[in-house]
Amino acid sequence: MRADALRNYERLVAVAAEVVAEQGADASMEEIARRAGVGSATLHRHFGGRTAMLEAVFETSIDAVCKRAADLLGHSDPGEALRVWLQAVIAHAVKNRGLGAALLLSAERGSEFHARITRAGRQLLKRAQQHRAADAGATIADVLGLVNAISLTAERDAAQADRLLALAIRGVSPAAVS
Amino acid sequence: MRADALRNYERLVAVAAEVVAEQGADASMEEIARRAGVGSATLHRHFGGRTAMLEAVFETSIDAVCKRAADLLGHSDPGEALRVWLQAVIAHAVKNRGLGAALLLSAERGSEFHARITRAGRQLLKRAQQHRAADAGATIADVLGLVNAISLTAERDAAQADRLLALAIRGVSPAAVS
DNA sequence: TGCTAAACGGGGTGGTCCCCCATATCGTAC
DNA sequence: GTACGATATGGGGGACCACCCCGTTTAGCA
Repeated sequence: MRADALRNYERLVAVAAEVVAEQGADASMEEIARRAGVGSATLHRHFGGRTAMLEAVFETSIDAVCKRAADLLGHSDPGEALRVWLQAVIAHAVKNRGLGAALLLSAERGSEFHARITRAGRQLLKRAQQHRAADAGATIADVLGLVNAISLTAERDAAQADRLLALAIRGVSPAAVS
Repeated sequence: MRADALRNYERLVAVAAEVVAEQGADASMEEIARRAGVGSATLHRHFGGRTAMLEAVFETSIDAVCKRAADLLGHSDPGEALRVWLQAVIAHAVKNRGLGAALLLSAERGSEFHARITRAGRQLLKRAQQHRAADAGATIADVLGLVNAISLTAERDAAQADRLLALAIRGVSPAAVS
């Protein structure tokens, strides 16, 4: 990769992160290019599409979330570990708007992106289930689907996102209540 | 309202319902006008924007959902009644794609649309809570927020939508488990 | 039947995404 | 230090979009 191309690539990722955080995953590609001071063709050449651009933007977020999952495997309370991790995923999605959409797009296109988070969360869920600290019938796909749904609709409102996650974790109408 | 205007209005609502069910809430307005055999200006004059168009399209769905809530207030098991109603809301959103987005837009713009569903569900939730058949801390806004989040992300996959709702109802990690 | 208020839709504006290709720049081999 | 081929660039274009102006047509009434 030529030096000028690398400079532009890095600049584009930084600007894209900024604009996406402001406007969400459907931010205008033209504006990202404009703000970065390059032609829109350059942006499209570097990423080839919105999905790939979002993946580049959220690469480091994903790394952080996966690492967090690995760390939490050492936590003494498996149920708490799962809960904390799901909160972290939501917190990331709120801080950097667009992560939820990026994951959804990635899942649809079979990109590696979604698979990494799934692998990271699966062990956390399994451990919680073995300690009877999570619903035995839940799959990691569904748990992340739920978390992702919350991220998407509440990504502009951290307090709401937290409330919805808490509600989904303890259950709207858990069997224990009746 | 002139007879020709009324004819076009009704035709537009019907065509819009069809196209939105096919393509989702962000379907092309131009295509709806094209399929209805009118100019796009006519469509915009009748509705004044996508949100209003979606509200017109889902008016009858909302009526049905609200009526269902009223009927279920007579159900002997309040927890079951709430569960069945939430399933019905999801089922509607899956059958007519776009309902979730319409509700979200409506809520953001303070339209009456969202308020009606909220009123309908509030009593159902309250009754379930009084019978200890629903989480005491849950608000109807949050419950519907969760249901809406599920509708939005899983509106193309009825089975997934059902699984996510079931999981949210019984809880990923209910207190009873540990 | 004639008239007026209402509805209509072609076409314009300004925006989007994405791509082609002539031009400019980089990095190297001499 | 220079010349040159490989690579990156971005203006401009195509196809689409939402939304609106305004000249034309039509409905419904007197």
